[in-house]
Formats: sequence, structure tokens, C-alpha cells
Amino acid sequence: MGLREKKAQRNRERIVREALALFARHGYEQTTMESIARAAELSPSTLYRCFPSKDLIVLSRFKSYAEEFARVFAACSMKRPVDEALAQAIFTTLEAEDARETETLLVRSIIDKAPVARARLWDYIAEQQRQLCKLLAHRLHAKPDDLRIVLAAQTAMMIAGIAADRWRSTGRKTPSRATAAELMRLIEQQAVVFPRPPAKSVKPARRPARPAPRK
Amino acid sequence: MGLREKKAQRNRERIVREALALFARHGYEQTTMESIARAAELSPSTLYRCFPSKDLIVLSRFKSYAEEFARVFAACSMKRPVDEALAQAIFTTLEAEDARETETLLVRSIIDKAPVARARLWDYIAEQQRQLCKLLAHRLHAKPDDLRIVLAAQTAMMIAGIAADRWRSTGRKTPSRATAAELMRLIEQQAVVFPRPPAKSVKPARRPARPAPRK
DNA sequence: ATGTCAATTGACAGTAACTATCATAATCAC
DNA sequence: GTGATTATGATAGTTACTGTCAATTGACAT
Repeated sequence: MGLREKKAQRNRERIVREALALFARHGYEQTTMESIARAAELSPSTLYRCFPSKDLIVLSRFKSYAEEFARVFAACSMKRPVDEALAQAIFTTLEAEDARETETLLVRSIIDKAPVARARLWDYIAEQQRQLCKLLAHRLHAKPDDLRIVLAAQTAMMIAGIAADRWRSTGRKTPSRATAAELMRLIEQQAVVFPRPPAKSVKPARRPARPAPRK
Repeated sequence: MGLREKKAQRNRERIVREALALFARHGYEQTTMESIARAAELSPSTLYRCFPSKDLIVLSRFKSYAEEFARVFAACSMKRPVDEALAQAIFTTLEAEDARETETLLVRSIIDKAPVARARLWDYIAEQQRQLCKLLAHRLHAKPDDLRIVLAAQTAMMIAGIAADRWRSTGRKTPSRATAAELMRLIEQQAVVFPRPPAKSVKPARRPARPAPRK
């Protein structure tokens, strides 16, 4: 590997490190690209060459999770039923995220407070959903826009999102994996208030596995 | 109502109308706030007072749908089972969106091409999800962060999102309502590849209602 | 009508995230 | 080493947005 790429890699790492520190200290909006460049000891021009926009600095941390997810899924999607592979990928990715406690919490708290960065993260997640559709479609020999494929992909992302959220909001007391498993259970048992088409004939009066919380 | 508010209202409308026209003509990024102000015949200062940011101009069209959703849901959530009210609200809102063909398509195509605006829309949708959680929680006498509530709210938004997307991507040949109904059916029948916890005991080899599409 | 007061407006100045360009300096290929 | 290539940094510009302040306009009592 060339010496050039090594240097670029080190640059990127230092930028992210220094930027996160500044964001944590003064807030995302208050930190200018110029100050980041100063902290990372390079010119604004170079900074913009590495990260064309400010939010990419924060978002770069999420790419590793996305890559891990795709890797795990690809690894076991051929040996096992799809739903198991999907669940496995969710669990593994979530656990990896839980494991990096301080960094995950830091990055999320920065993002939550910064509307622009937060919005960009949503957009990134939507992109990941599309990627997952492709993976699923390939595995099931279906088209990526098959309704069942789209539904499965979005459900998976939803589960991961809720679980990760909960881990944060409970002060990392609830492991993401447990929440994700619980969500899958709820879905499978239909123990949730699901939207359904308005009663066409009978109302089966579905009985939730757990009684709905009443006052 | 004062004459003052009338004027403000008319201002807002003209701004949105002219801005959408400009966006459609030259693209979102290429249209400057200054040119919008010129087209709407007011100073940039006033424009910024009406719409603190550029994306709010585009997003303002979505607020009506969100309000309609909340209204319909509130209207029938007390008389009927929650899931029916939820489905009804989804259907009504989607049909209203379908009905405004040209405008909906225009706004969506603008947003899809503009990363910043698109990202903001995601953020807005996330906010709506939180609002829906509150509504559901109130109706079911539960806490807004109850897992079942969150799951239900996000599932509802997901269904609406997929349905609206499909209506657009199929050149408005597939009515949103039909897609939404189909999605609800798929969920209820578990005819989808759902993520589930890795097999702990047996593999029941679930049989989808419709055979999975094979090549 | 007219004067008074408050809210709206628009002009101006400033900040910061980008974008484009180009000379200079560091790497690579030989 | 030398020449081609590529990364760097300085500089200038565009644009979204923020803040301030004087001028204007509408609301309202008399």
C-alpha cells in the first residue's frame, strides 16, 4: 500500500477524532470547519477534500456498522433461513454498537442536538434500507421492489432503530439485543396494535399475549 | 381576523407557489432565496421571517397531511378499536395525497433530487412518529415509550411511507390505499420474511400465504 | 380624521458552509 | 535523479442564514 494512502487514512482519523472532541465540547453548530482544520493541523482545503461536508464527519462512524451488517448477513444468509440470518445480522450489529459505549453515546448525543446532522442520518438510514432490499432480493431471487422484500427490509431497520434508541434512552440499561428480540416476539405473536383494514366481516377480537396496559 | 394576518397568510401562499415553480424549473439547489424573494415580490428579510429556512418552504406542504392524519385519528379513535382508527387515518391521508396528483408528484420529485430537503423530510417524519406515539399512548392509557406503542406507530408510518412511495414509483398506477391494505394483510398473515430470534428449538418452516417469488 | 403605539418590513452588515481555481509541494514511476 | 502525477494550501467567490435598526404600515382610541 502506498505511503500516500496511509497518510490520507491517518488524516481522516485525526479529523474525526478532533472534530468529535470539539463537537462534544462546544456543540456541533458552534464548531466551525475552520476550527476543526486548525485542531487537525491541516488547511480548510484539505479538510474539505477529506470530508466534503460537515455532517459526513459525524456520519462516518455509522458506516462501519452498515458494513458490518452487510458482512454478517452475507456470511450466513446462504447457510440459514433468511429470517434467521437477518436476525443474526441485527443482533451482531447492535451488540457491536452497544460495546463501543462511550463513542456511540457521544456521537448520538451530538447528532440528536444538531438538526442538520440528524436529518442527514435519517437519509443515510434510508439509503441503507435500499441496500438491504437489494441483499434480500438477491437472496430470495425476487425483485428489490417486491412488496414483501421492502416490508421485510424496513421492518428490520425499524427493529434495529427502536432497539438502539431504547438502549440510549434507558441509560444503556436495556441491551439492544434484548429489545430487538422482544420486538421480534411482539411482531410474531401479533401482540401489538397493528393497523388493519377496517373490519370487512367479523372482528376476531384479537387477544394480545400481554394484556394491553390499561390505566 | 385582522387584516394583518390575512396579508401574512397570502404572503406565505405566494411564496410557496412561486418557490415551487422556481424549484421545478431550475432545481432546488439552483434556486436562491433571493430569487424566491424577487418572484414573490418581497424582501429577503420578510421571506426569512415567513420561512426561517429554505427547506421549510417545501416541507410546509406536508404539514397539512400530518394535521389531517391526526384529525381523522382523533375523530374515530374513541368510537372504534384503535387498529381500525389507525388504518382509517392512514387510508384517508393517503387518498388525500393521491388526490392532489400534480402537486404531490411535483413536491416529491423536488425533494428526491435535493439531499438537504430530503433529509429534512425524514427528520420531520420522525417527529410525526413521536406525535403518533403520544396519540396512541393517550388512547391506550399507556406510556408513549411503551414498546408496543412505539412499534405500532412506526409500523403505521412505515406502511404509509411504502404505499406513498409505490404510488409514485409506479407512475400513480397503484393507488396508495391498495398498497397499504396489502401491506396490512401481509403483516397480519405473517406472509413476509420477518426477522426472528435465531432458532432456539424447532424451525416451524413458516409457510407464506403467497409462495415466495422464485426465479 | 388624527395621533399614538406596536408590529411588520426592508436595508445593511456579518458569519460560516461550501465551491472553484491555481500555484506550490510532496509522492510515485522510472 | 527526473519527470509526471497527485495532494496541499492560499485566495476569492457564492449563498444560506443571523442580527440590528430605521422606516413604514396597520390597529385603535379619541
